[in-house]
This record gives sequence, C-alpha cells and structure tokens, in this order.
Amino acid sequence: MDARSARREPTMRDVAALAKVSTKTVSRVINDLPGAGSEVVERVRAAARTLGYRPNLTASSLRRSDRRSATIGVLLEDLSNPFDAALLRAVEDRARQDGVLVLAGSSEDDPDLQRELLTSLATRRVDGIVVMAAGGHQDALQQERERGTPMVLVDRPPTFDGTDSVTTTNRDSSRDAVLHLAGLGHRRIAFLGDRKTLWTSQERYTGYLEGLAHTGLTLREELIRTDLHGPDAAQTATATLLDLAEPPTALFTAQNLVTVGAMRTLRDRELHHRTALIGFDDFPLADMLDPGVTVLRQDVPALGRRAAELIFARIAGDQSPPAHAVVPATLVHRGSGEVPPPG
Amino acid sequence: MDARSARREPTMRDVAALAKVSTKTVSRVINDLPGAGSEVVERVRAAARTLGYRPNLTASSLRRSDRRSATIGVLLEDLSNPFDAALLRAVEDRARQDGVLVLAGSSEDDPDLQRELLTSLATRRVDGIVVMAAGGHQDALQQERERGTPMVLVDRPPTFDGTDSVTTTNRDSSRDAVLHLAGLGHRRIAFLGDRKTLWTSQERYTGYLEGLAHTGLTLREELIRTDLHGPDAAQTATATLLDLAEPPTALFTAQNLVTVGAMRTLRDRELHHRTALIGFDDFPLADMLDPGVTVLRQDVPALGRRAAELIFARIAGDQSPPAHAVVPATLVHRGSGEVPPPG
DNA sequence: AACTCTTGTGCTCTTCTCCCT
DNA sequence: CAGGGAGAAGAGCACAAGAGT
Repeated sequence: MDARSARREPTMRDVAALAKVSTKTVSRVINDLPGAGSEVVERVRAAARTLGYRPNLTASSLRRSDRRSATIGVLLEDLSNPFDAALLRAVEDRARQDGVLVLAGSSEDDPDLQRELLTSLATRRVDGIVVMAAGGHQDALQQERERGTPMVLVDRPPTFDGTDSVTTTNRDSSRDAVLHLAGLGHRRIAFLGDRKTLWTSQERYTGYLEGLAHTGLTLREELIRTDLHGPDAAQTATATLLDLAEPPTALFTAQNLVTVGAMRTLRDRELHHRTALIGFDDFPLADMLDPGVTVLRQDVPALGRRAAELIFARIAGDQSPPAHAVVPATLVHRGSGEVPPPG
Repeated sequence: MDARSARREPTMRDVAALAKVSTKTVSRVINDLPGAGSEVVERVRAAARTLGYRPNLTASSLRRSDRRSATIGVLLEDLSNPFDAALLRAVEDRARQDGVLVLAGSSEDDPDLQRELLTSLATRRVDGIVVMAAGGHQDALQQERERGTPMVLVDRPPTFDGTDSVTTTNRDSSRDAVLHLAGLGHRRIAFLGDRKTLWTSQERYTGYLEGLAHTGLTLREELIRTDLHGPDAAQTATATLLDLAEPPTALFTAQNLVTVGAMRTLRDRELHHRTALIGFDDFPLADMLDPGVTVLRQDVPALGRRAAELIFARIAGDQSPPAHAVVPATLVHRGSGEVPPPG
C-alpha cells in the first residue's frame, strides 16, 4: 500500500468535471438542496463515489453565510479526571445529535494555559465553548464572551455578567451533610478542604458553617484544615486532627482526593469504625470499602447535559437572559456517615 | 453587554486598511515572517490589537501549502472510561507541544458509529487520527488509512497492513499472573473475561492458557467464564464458579469491571481472604480494600504518549515501516494475589 | 530589503441564461 | 411571450504564495 503518495483529495471541481456539470450543481447534490434533476443527481453521486470525494467542511464553513464550524470547544481542568471525563462525555453525546464535534482541552486550572487554549479555539472559529473556569481572574473568558462567542461555564460560575452557568448545590448539600452528622449527636465535626481559591471549596466551606450555625454548634478553628492539595496532604492533616486533645468525632471532607487521604489515616489508626466520615463527590468502589463511604454524589451527567443544552440553545440563537442552572447533589448513606459519636 | 450583536470578526483586510499596508504585509507580521520593517511591524501590531484581530486558522489552512489543520482526531471507546480518559489526556499533552488541538469522540465500540465519526473527522481535514478500533471489521479504518490519513491504533492492533499500533503486553502479563498463582500452589485457577470479540480479551485468555501449559496444569472448561459484560454478570458468574463441586482456589479476572464483580461475590461469601484474585487493569483504591487487590497495571500514560509520538512523527513525514509498539504491564502485589490455596 | 499586486485555495451565494411549456 | 425551473457563470469568503515593484 502506498497510502502516503501525494494523491490530492478530490475537490468539487473534479466531481463536476467528471459528471459534466457545474460545481454549484455538485454543491446542491452534496447538500441535498433542491434544484437538480434526478438524472443529474445520480450522475453527480456516481462521480463523487468513483472519485472518493468528501466535502471539505473548513472551506465550506468559510463561505457559508452562517459560518458555522460544526465544532465546539470544551475546556476542563484535567480530562483524565473522572469528573471531567464524565462531563466531557455528556457534552459529546448531546453534540453528536447536531453533528457537532468536540475540541477538548485541559487547562490545569492555570489561567494562562486557559487563555492559550481559548485563543486556540478562537482561531478555529468554534461555534461555542463549554468551560470549567480556572481559578483566579476570568479576564480571558470575559473577553472571549464579549466578542460574542457563545459560552457556558460549568461547575463554577462566572465572575462576570451575561453568561450561562451550570453548578452543583455545593453549599446546601454540604450543610445537609453537617446536619446529618449533628443529628447523630456529633459535636466536633472537622472540615477538610482543598485549595481555598476554588469557588467550589469556598461554597462547601460556607455550607459547613451554615450547618454548624443551624445546629448551634460553635466553630472551632482547630478543626478546620484547608488548602489540602491531594491525598497526601489530607492524610497528614487528618493525623494532626486526630492528635488533638479533643479530636473530632466526625470528618467532612470537601473533595474526592481529600476523602481518600482521610480514609487512609482513619484506617491506619483503626478508627474507621469509630470516626464518622462524609465526603463530597462519589467515587468508584466507595460501597466496597469497610465501612462503605457516605458521600454527597454530584449528578455529573446531568451537569454536562445541561451545559450542552444551554450552549446549543445559544448557538441556535437563544437570546433569553443568562441561565444559572443548579443541579442537586444527593447524600448517599453507606455507613461511614452513620457512625455515632463515642460514649 | 450586547455581546451577541452581529459584530463581524475583523479580518486581515481590516487590519491592513487601518495600518495602511497590504494584507500580505499583515500576513507576514502575524506569522512572524521576514520582510517587514520594524516600524511597519509595530503599526500592524497596533492595528491588530485595537481591532481585536485574530487569525482565522480555517481560512489559513485552506490556503497554506502544507494544508495542516493543526488538529488531530482521537477516537476512543468511551471518553468517560478512566482508561480512555487517561489515554486522551496523554495524547493531548503531546499535542499541545505542537500547538495541535484534539477532536475527541466515543465510538461505543460500534463500527457504524466509528465510521460516522471518522468521516466527520475527515471532512474537517484533521492531520491525523489516533483510534481505539471498534470490534468487528475495520473496513472504515482501512479505507481512511488508504486515503493517506496518518493513523495510529491504540490498545488494539490493526487487522490490515501499513499502520502503526501501540498495545499492552496482554498475553505475556496474563501468563505471568497465572504463573504467580501456580507458584503459590494453586491448581484450580479460574478465568473470567469479558466480550470474546475484543482482541484484548482473546490475548488475555491465550496468556492464561499459556500459563496453565507452562506449569503443567490441565485446562478445566468449567473454570472458564467469558462474555461477562459488566460487574453484574461477573458477580453471578463468580457465584456459579464457587458453587462447583470443586471450586477454584484462585481467580484471574481479565478486565476491570469483571474484577469488581468477582470481588463483590467473594466478599458476600466471606471468601476474600481465602480465594486468591488477580485482576487485569489497576483501579483507584485497589490498595484500600481488604485485602489489597493484586493487579496487572497497564502504563496508560505511556500508551498514550507513545501513540501521540507515532502520529506526530507520521504527520511530520516519517516514512519508516509501520511500528507496533508494546508497552509492558506490571504485576502489582497487594495481597489478594498472594493468598495461598487452602490446606 | 521592504513592500504591493495578483492569483489561487474549496466551497457557497447571487445573478444570470437557457429552454420548455 | 410570460413564467418558472434547471443549470451555468462569476464573485467572494479569509488568507498565503509568488512574482513583481
């Protein structure tokens, strides 16, 4: 096979020449537009088939009046993260309905990298962008938005006006988790969260505070650990908490990897049946552990679906005021969150 | 903000007009080509900035002689699967070095859907395609390849000639797992695999057979369970195995979800400390279970990296004979694979 | 050397011609 | 000859290559 021979892709002109019609007629046949007799249609189809002609969407979108690229951009934090991956998949499913493909990118939560990816998408003239905003300023996003690019923010809301978003009930669900623990009699409930710059972290922390307030518990600074980036940090932070004179009897871990780190320490100290634990975000096999891990489960597919619906509505010309959809998370009881306080 | 006003994207002509130069000069400045005086360069840059000009890559690639779209396609089975997601991410990282973006799609292991995605990529004139071939015939892949599109198959090899591939040591590693179990004295080792049509399944089964043969164990048909699609099927299949008059003392589960299903049944019957288990493919928290799950770990990032290197080499014009890279999987001992046979 | 002009890329849109009732 | 539909011709989309000034 000499597949790499410089065999030029056949063009409409080639098809037109073979079928002995004008290129415009070929265009009509290819795009199923009226104005071509059935005999001509057949001739053109046959010519296209023998030449192996395939339309060039980039050339087409350049000329067409709607100027659509039939492509959207999806900028997440890390495509290899299961949460992000599920999100991407949900968007892809919706996009396929419209024959739209998805350009995917990982911003690494770095505003500079996000800006680069953004311009990269812009030069390709994508029809719209679904984006998990990187921490820090959203200048690049706002600029892009103000140029008129349809945009939906997912998982984190925009810090500027006029843009749709889809988020989870971070605050309310966190409060519910604390209420659940307090309802069992826990009075010393620790909070373990990751980077404070993340909007989701802040919301979950606020929800934690609301939970304490609702039950009349007093905030103890020594039970708060934040900026835990990754399971290792969470592991040592948990150890520190347990070494307190009055250690917590329950832990609320506000992120996936933090939950894992906390679990490791509880296990190491054989406390996993004596210290309660509720984590934000579900993870595989959470039910197989001993005890099963009680979590707040986000409806990730719904998050992605909603974001996709919004972006395609905007692309289709929807002019309604910005929507800020909120998808509820649910408390999944598996055991670790139902451990009562000692005594 | 009236972001959606039909403000036309500024073109090179607009910039040229404002800077009072020809479009070609603008082109030179934008692409950092020589032949523009420093004073003119500044004038053009300023004009581009005030207009908010951004080059149109689709128009550019149409005209340029290399005709690159600076975009590649990545077709996997399911982007929300952690394995696929890690692969995508690895390819993306490599692509970023070349300023290339990634069009991602899920084929659902459906040849028809794969063909659709393939033509969708083709109409966008991607520079190359990394693809996890769907089961069944690879006609569409072969056709696309024969048109000259650079292509690399990942995780599964091509059934046609002239195309690069990157796979894991499915067979050898499976054999090693069986040898490991046999070395502990196990004589009744069961095989649980998923869809037989999958190349990886077949390879792992063959490795299992080789392992038996190397240690002089006889194949027992009743210890073979295949076509287990998902954890539920694996769970019941495991139950059936354990109900045999002479049940297996060790299980080799040839896929992720099958491993999970088998574990559930072992747990339900309190056999997880008495029946050995080795699974193919690592998964999060495998070390947190009791006992830790011994697995064959694939080096997914390496798989993706290798695939990306190959596709970019081909895009750059590499004409060397097709490469078939094989990335080794490693046996990670965590306990479940080290359970000795009873007695 | 520094710049401009013209042409061409694959396709679609608008305008126009032709031919048949 | 009016009317209409099938098809052709040419311009233009945003940009780049090459020859020319």
